[in-house]
Amino acid sequence: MKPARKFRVTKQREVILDELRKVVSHPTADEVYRMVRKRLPRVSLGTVYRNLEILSQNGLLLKLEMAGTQRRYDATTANHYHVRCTSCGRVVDLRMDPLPGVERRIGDACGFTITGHRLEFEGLCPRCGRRN
Amino acid sequence: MKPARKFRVTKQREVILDELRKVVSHPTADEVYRMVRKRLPRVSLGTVYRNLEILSQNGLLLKLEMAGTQRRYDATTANHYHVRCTSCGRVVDLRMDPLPGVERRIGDACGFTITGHRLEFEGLCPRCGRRN
DNA sequence: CCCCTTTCCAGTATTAATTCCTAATAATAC
DNA sequence: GTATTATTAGGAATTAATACTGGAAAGGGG
Repeated sequence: MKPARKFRVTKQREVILDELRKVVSHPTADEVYRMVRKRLPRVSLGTVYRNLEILSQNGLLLKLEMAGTQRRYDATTANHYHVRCTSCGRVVDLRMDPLPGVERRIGDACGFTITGHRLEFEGLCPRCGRRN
Repeated sequence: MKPARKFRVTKQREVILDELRKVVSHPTADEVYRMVRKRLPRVSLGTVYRNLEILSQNGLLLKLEMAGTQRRYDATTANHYHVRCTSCGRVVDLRMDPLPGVERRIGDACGFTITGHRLEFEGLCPRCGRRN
C-alpha cells in the first residue's frame, strides 16, 4: 500500500477522472485519451498514462491488468472480479463476493506473502454469442 | 477448442518442447529462446514465438497470460492456478483444486458463455520476503 | 503582487514485447 | 528421388507503455 502522497488537482486530472466515472465500461488508456481530448484537445497520451497511474496509486481508480490484453481502467475502486468477451474485448464487472480467506490459505500453503489476487473469466458476451 | 490440425515435426519444435519440459519454472519466450539457442544456435526469436503459439494451440503446452507482465509458458497442460512474485517475477504452480462449478454459476448470472477462467495470486516469494 | 520552488504538461523519443514479411530451406507426400 | 508446401532465419514493423526535455502553471511566504 503506497501512502497517498499529496498531489495537485489539475484540469487534466479532473477531466480524466470525470470521464472515467461517466462510463460503465472499462476503457483502455487510449480510449480515455480519446474521451478526454474532446474536452482538452491538447492533452498528450503521455499525460493520460501518467495521470491514470497517479490516480490509481492514490486509490481514485483501479488499474486493471487483464491477462494478455492491454490495461484497462475502472472508476470502481473496490476490488472485484471481471469477465472479458474474447470476441469484442469488452470487460464487465461481476457481482460476486471476493473469495473468502483464500489469500491466507494460499499463503500458508506455498510460503508466499500474498498481497492480492485476481479472478477473471473469459467468454462470449450475449451480443457476440448471438451472432454465431 | 481449436481442432489439432496436423503440423510438421521440426527440430526446432522438438527442442522447444523438450527444453520446456526440462524445467519446473515458467519461462518467458525470451528465456525459452536462450535455452533453445544452446542446442540450435541459429534459431530466431520469431520461430520460438510462432512455435510456442502453435504448440499451445495444439495442447502441448500452456500459454500463461499473466496480468501486466510478459507471457510465460508451461509444459504442464492441465489448467491450474499460479502465484507470481512481484519482486523477482517468478511464477509458481499452486496445488489447489479448480473452483468447482464457478464458470457455470458466473455464466448464468451475467449472460456470458464462459469459456475459461484464471485465478492468480501475487505477493512476495519466501526468498524475496526474507530480504526485506 | 512578486519571487522562488515544486510539480506538471505537451511533444517527442525510446524501450520492450510481440508479430509480420520474404526469400531460402527442410519435412512430408508422391 | 522429386515435387509440394509448410517452416525457417533474419530483420523490419507494430503496439503499448515509459522516459526525457524545456516550458508553463500552481502553491506559499513575504
